Amino acid sequence: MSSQKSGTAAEPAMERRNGISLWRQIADQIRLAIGSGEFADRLPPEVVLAARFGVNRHTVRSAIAALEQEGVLRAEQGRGTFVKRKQKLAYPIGVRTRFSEGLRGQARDRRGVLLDHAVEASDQRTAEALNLAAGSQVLRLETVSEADGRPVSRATSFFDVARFSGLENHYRDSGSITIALKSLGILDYFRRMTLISARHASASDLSDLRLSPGAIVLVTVYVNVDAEGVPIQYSETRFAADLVELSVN
Amino acid sequence: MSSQKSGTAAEPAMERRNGISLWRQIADQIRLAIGSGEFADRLPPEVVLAARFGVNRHTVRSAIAALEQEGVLRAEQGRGTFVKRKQKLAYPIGVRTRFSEGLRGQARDRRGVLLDHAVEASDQRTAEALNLAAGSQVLRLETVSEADGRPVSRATSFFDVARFSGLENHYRDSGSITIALKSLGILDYFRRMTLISARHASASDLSDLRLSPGAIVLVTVYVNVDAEGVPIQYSETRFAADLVELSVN
DNA sequence: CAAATTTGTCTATTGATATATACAACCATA
DNA sequence: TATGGTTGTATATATCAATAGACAAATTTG
Repeated sequence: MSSQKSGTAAEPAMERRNGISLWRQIADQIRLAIGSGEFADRLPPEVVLAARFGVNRHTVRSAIAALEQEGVLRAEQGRGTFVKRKQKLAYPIGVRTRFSEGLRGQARDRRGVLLDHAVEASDQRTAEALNLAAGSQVLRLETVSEADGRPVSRATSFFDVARFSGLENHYRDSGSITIALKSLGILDYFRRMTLISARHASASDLSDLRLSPGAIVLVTVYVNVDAEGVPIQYSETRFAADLVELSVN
Repeated sequence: MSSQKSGTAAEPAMERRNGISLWRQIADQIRLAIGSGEFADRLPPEVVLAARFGVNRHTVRSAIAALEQEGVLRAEQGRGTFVKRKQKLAYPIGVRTRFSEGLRGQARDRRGVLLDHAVEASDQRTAEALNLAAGSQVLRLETVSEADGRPVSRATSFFDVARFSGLENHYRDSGSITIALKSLGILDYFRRMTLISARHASASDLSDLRLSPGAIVLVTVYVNVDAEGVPIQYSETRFAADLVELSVN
């Protein structure tokens, strides 16, 4: 997509005094360029990047330092700066969306970790989504899903506690919602609805997903239903946007 | 979703020295709070917000100034600060995704504006997506879609010029891809695939979508096919993420 | 009208960002 | 081993971001 740079001319032109520091804007640009295949395995020299973005070399260095911290780049004195991690994961969303299945072939290890759980009174939206009486008791799970040891998404999920009591233990053991539900008699389930939005990551998501401050998350809010069409799960999942893209087929 | 603040304690705690200025982080928080229904029609006084976010009143004022610029807030001396625009538009994505249909009932006027068009050699990805020989001539349309006069999305679309020569004129006249395609004999079409990601808006998208610097865009890359399943359109659309959420059913 | 509440403006100070310039350290290779 | 290319470090300066305190201007309320 998008137009190519012409000659030695500068990039889209970084914006100044708009609340985002230049080094962060440049870090985002570099991350983007890596994702799109340009900068396949190593970066151009710092002076070249500085010219391209129209900024001082030190500013580029700040950007590179941030991406090093983030685990995207590795700078070696005298040699150059190299790309450690490159491609985004494609996470398919559809009627039969499942985390582990979705990333099959893109990552070897795929598992979920239970951070926290609680039984509590549902708020209005949750009760509506699960088709329960307002204020009914629901089980809330706070989870992180990892691919090859790297956290890719952070979810908050609600279940009818009357039907799914003890789900948290099955999830903790298996690291999979699909398997945990199977243990409680749900052999199959389907996604009814997904809302997708994007925002800056909250402080807690930053730490759970090990992101650099200012990172973006893709947010999916969805309802899963059983074979009879009865809602069983209402969730919000935050994906690290620099690591994942969603695909709808 | 998510936990509530307790008493007078400060918010998620703004992060410092991470490339995002405090006033911008706070502006994002306020925008979020408006979207989630808190701050329904007016903001708490600046001193209260300053205490809540744990910053100086002037910093809050910078955030409010940015949101005023953006058209979200309106501050009135002596009275308070009021919300001008609140709800997000829900943009449905599915087999029969169409811009105007999707926003029916959410906005009165919905139309597309042609910014630019060109006939050029396709790059590899475009040729593959449209199932053309590499380097074939394609028609590129640069468009902005508006709802009630406000730009909500910015698209770059490619068509096989051999089949859709003159499409740009039909689009300019009608403001609709669906109608333009109909004029050229495509009575119906379907979406085959959609990829969704998120990133910071580019400088040009910022201006086309009238966004504040640092804003986020939701990006959809997709292929539309005709009734026989032949690809006809390959596009990338950038949605203003503070205005739109995508829904998948 | 007076008081309280709220946004708007001003001045001063501190720390983070960004620029400019110079040079050191390290690496590849001719 | 000498040279050129590259990252790392240092110093100085200017601008932006954030804090602090005080007061003006407009509006609402008693």
